This record gives sequence, structure tokens and C-alpha cells, in this order.
Amino acid sequence: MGRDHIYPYDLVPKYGQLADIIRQKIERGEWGSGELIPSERELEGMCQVSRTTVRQALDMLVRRGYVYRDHGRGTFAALRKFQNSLHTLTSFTQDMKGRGLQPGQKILCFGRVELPAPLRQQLGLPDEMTGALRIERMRYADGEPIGIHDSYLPLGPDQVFERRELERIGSLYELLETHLGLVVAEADETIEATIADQHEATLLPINPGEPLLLMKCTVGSQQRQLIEYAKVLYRADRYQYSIHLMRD
Amino acid sequence: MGRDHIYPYDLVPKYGQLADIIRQKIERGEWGSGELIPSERELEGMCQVSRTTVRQALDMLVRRGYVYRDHGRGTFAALRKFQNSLHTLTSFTQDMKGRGLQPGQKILCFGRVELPAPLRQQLGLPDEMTGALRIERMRYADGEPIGIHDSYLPLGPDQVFERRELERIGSLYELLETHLGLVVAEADETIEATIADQHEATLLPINPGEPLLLMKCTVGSQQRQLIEYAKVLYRADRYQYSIHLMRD
DNA sequence: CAGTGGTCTAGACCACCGG
DNA sequence: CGGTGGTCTAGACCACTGT
Repeated sequence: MGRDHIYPYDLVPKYGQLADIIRQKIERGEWGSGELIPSERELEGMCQVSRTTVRQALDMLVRRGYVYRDHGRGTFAALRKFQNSLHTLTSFTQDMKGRGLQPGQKILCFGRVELPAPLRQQLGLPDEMTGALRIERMRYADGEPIGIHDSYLPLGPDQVFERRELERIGSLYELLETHLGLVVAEADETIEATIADQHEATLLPINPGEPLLLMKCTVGSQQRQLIEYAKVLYRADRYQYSIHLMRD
Repeated sequence: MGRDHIYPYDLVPKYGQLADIIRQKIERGEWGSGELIPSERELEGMCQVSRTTVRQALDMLVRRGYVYRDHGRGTFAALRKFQNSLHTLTSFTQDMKGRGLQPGQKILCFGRVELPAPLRQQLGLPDEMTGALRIERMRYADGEPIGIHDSYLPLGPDQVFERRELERIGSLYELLETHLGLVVAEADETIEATIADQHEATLLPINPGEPLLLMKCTVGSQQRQLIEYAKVLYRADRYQYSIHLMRD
């Protein structure tokens, strides 16, 4: 049920342990919405850590929206009207699980293709990078069709995996991490509205002219190398994008 | 043209000055994409600041995507394929200016209304908070209609301002800050696709059945008090939402 | 092994807020 | 004025990477 004592750094650093303790006190209501929580110097004494460590813990909690600070007045438990965590970069698989839905997929197309020149330019890839792996998939939530996912992966000829592997693991990002060591770290996304054409309507299945959410993603690794460019079409009646924003 | 020396804390803290210096070196290409930048201990000596201050500067730059760290190897200038700043919470006015467009508005409706009970519940407002200020506005970019903005502001009877003031200032968020001291700090947004009905089509003006991007926002102050609930409809052919995400 | 970033300490002084 | 958060220092040791 969570600790009240801080142990020397072992797996979890002290600031992480302290942040967990404070977060739990707030979530359980011990420190209610909008209430003043102990000052940094008090926490320093209570938990036998230095003020730097206290501040490191509080910095995390501020970024996640659990507390806010007011210079000269104190640190306060945040009011619980908003989501506590920012929307961070996740795979479709994680996204669905987070919504309590069972993710599914059917691979429509899998293989190396020529990278269309305009796309290669848009992504700023070198001229010699002409090939890419293309994966087109139907996406399901609790067995119901929810979207069409069209990916281009500008992988080298040594970076390969089998269609079977993707089917087995289910999550492309998980496969990229475990098999190729490519860790997804960031993405540029644009979101727009469109309507289904005949082909899309048949796949999803809906009527042509019904609204769709169109998301285009450029996904990068920790070293900011391009991992994936994807176009995803979602049924508007079954998917909405949600996000929590904070001011710097 | 940017400094190479760090001055004692005066308006801009040392870590901010250092972060600016490093950012400029990267933007000017002195430290190229993917290159190793000086280690924390080198920067400490070069700039005559403590390592804590160096790390505080680098922390900022990591969050903004200018550099990344690799434990045991060093700190690297990020590759410049992605946006450098996260999408942060902005007003429509700021959003348009950031895109190089001239924001505009026409107020369709301005006045106190009963807050619909389901909306009051959804927002978790107390029962006695029955009234709200409702503002419905057309939104323009470079004079072209781009969206319909429908806001509910659960303000107290003492928190008032004139329609004229909003027309004069242009930005609701700026008005709230300067006149009522309400600083917008965070928002929950959901984004979905829909199609225009007859009424919306006439206003925008487009044909009924054309796609629209629907954004619902719940906006809060620094103290996490609810400031605004808004529904915004954007013409899909003139507006797309874009965002940069990072993994924790 | 040396060098890197990651964690942590015990102090100091400044800027801001309230009584 | 005392108490708060904001900035900053000069150290220390740990964990990880490469050679």
C-alpha cells in the first residue's frame, strides 16, 4: 500500500519514491484538492532527504499535474478536475488498452516498396534511401473495425522482420524495440477531418461520405532518426483523440 | 547575437542563459545534428557555473527536443527532423499568429445563460453554479471563415466584462488574464471528426455534409479551477491540428 | 580503466508573499 | 518580519559505456 519511508537508491531513486508517496497522499485525499502541502523544508526533514531531492520529486509532480507551486505562498495539491497525466506518445495497442478495449489487427499488405519521391522529400530522407517497408493494417477495438493504418518504415536492408512476427506480437512498436532495438521516442502528428471514399467505406465498413478522423504521424527514435511515417484513418463514431495540455 | 558569457542572475537565471547559448550553437550548426556536445563537466568549466546549473539548462533543452542524453556516452545535439517545441496550450489568436495568419472574430452571441444541467454535471460544478457567460463567435484566418467557437464561462457575478472589451482585445484568454486575473494554465481537449449540418454549413459557409473537425476543450486556471468549456468546429479544408509528442 | 550522465548532499542567498 | 519557493554552489558516489 505504498511506503512512508525513503530507502537508498536501488532501482527507484529517492526522488521517485518521494514523488510516489506524495502522489498517493493526494490521490487518497489525505492532502485534499487545493490544500497546502508541507513545505520543501518540512518534507526535507520528514523524509530525511536533501532539499534538492524534494524539489526533484515536486518537479515531476508539477509536470504531471498533481501539484502546483506559488512563489512565496507554498505548494498546493492540485484540484482534481483535470486528467492527471499528459497524453504521451503511445502505440495503438497501448492506446486501446488504456481505454479498456482489446486491440486487434489484420494485415492487409506487407512488403518492401519504392518510397514515393514526394514522401521521401517531405521526410527529408537521403536520395539513396529509396526503399521502405510498407504495412497496411485494419485495426480493431474489441473486435470491431475502428481504423485503417498505413505505415512506411524506411528501414535498412539489414533491419528486417517477418510478417508472422508482427502478427504474433500485435504491436509494431514493441516489435521494433525488441527485434531491432529501435525505441520510439517522439512524433509529429497532424489531425484532420475527412469523409470516407468508396474503398475506405467498404473496409471499415461504413457508408461513403461518413466522417473520418485522419491522423498523419512522423515517428522518430531517441536519436531522432525517422522510424515510421503513418497515415491512420479512424471511424469518427468509434474514435476520438484526447489530450491534456499545459502551459510550459 | 547571443552571448557567450554567463552573468549573475538578473531577470534571466544562469541556467536560462546557458540554455540559450547551447540552443543557439545548435541552431547555427556549430554543434551539428547528432554530434556530441561538451560534457557536463566541460560546460561547468567553460561557463564557470556549477554542474547543477548545467544540468538544469540541459534538462530544459531535453524537454524541448534540442538535445538528448545517453547514459555513459554523452549529450548529443538532436537531429533536426522534428519540430523543436511541443505544442503547448495556446489561444486561437496565438495559434493563428503562429501559423502566420491574421486572426479575426465576429461575436454572434454574448450573454449570461442557464448552464445546461448535463454540462454542469459533466464539468463537476457545484449545484449553486447555475449561470454562465456564453459567447458564440465566428473565427477567421486572414479574413476567411475558419470555425465556429462556442464558449461557456462559469464566472461569478462579480467577474464581468463587456462585449465591447472582447471585441477590442480580440483574444478571450488575454482579456481574462488582464481584466479578471484568470491565467489559463491547462486544458483537456478531445478531437473528433463530424460533418456539417444545415446551420453550420450556412455560417462557415460550405455545403452540408462536408467534413469538420470538432474540438471540445475544458480549460483550467493555474489553481485548476474551471475557466471555460468550449466547442469549436473547424472547416476541415482550412484547419488541421498538429502536435509534437515525446515519450515521458 | 577513464569518462560520461544519474543521483544526492548540505549548505547559501535571492525574490516573493502574507501578517 | 518569517516563511515560502527559486536559484546556485562545490562537492560526493553510483551506473553505464567504451577501450
